[in-house]
Amino acid sequence: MSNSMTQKIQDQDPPEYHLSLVTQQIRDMMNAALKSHDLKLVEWRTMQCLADEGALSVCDLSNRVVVERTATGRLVDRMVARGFVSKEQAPSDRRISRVCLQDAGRQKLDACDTRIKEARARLFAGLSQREITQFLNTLLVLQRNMDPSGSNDLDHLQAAARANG
Amino acid sequence: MSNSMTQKIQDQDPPEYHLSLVTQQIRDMMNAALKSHDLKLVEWRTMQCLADEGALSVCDLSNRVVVERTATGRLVDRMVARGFVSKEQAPSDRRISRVCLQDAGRQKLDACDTRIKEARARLFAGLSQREITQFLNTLLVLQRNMDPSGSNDLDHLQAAARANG
DNA sequence: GCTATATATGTGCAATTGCACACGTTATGC
DNA sequence: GCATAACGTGTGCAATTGCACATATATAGC
Repeated sequence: MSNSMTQKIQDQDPPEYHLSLVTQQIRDMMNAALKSHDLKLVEWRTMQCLADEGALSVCDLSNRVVVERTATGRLVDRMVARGFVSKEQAPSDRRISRVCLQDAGRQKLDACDTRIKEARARLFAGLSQREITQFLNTLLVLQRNMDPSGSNDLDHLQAAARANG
Repeated sequence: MSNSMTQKIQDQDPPEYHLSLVTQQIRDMMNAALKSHDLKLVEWRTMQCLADEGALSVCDLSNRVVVERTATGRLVDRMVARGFVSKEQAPSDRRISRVCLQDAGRQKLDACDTRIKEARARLFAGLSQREITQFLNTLLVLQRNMDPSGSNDLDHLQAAARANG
């Protein structure tokens, strides 16, 4: 992806397609914003996760970043090679390798911060808090609707939606 | 992706991340719905495009389906191999190869139709037309905000948003 | 008409992904 | 305590992707 193709949305396109398109475009935009830092969005998100929550197992990371486990594992390895994170065996459970953000990674994050924030600000410009909340609530409904097991762990999202409103 | 990982959304996650997550989950769901038909979402979407709009060039298809051109080209080749579509040189412009939906492809689409519609209905269950319109309008704003060249071809999306409301 | 440029597509190659499987580690039931 | 299952991770492999480049065709400027 990552090109500025002129998307022509058609009226008959179903809503979920609009969603998918816009998401793709956001990803492209973010990737473009990060390109000068030689980072991809998943890499940035992974490190941001670690910055927010401290060391995590590969498995937890994969859940948080929404990437397959094996892919996450290899992603982490690549970032270890670049010195952004480290992997160390957890003392409590020897299966788990805790992924820890390193100083180099922290610096990378700091370097990207302005750019990401700018991009985000531009993206949501002109939308009121109320509209954003409404938007998140709708996303929440969609997520709920996809959940086969009824009422799940979605309280987080709901709380997030509320917090943003 | 395509697994039912328990995503734990955190309050501090920025809105665009929720968007990305839900989109990913929708994609997973749709892919799961199509799996028994041995189709992927992009393949389905590509054929649906052809069904809606008739024969298209690979280039147009790539714009409509939101996939890189080379990827689209090879995707089409695979579907030609499976007999779902055909490629024929356009008489007007010998560079262009028009991609045409074949009967086998049409049958595939028909076979998938119920499942897709069910999935879509479930996805948007409980949302009023007004809410969906609101949602599409917000998506439109996001798309506008990303557009560097000011007011562009987005009239389509706007019309779509209106039509859906 | 001829050259320069843009367009539509194909191809080679490296990178990434997902899946199936394997391994070591921990938890559970008895 | 031991067998068995569940878990976290790594690895091999096929499939897919994106990019850089190549080719053929069309269009524009002169």
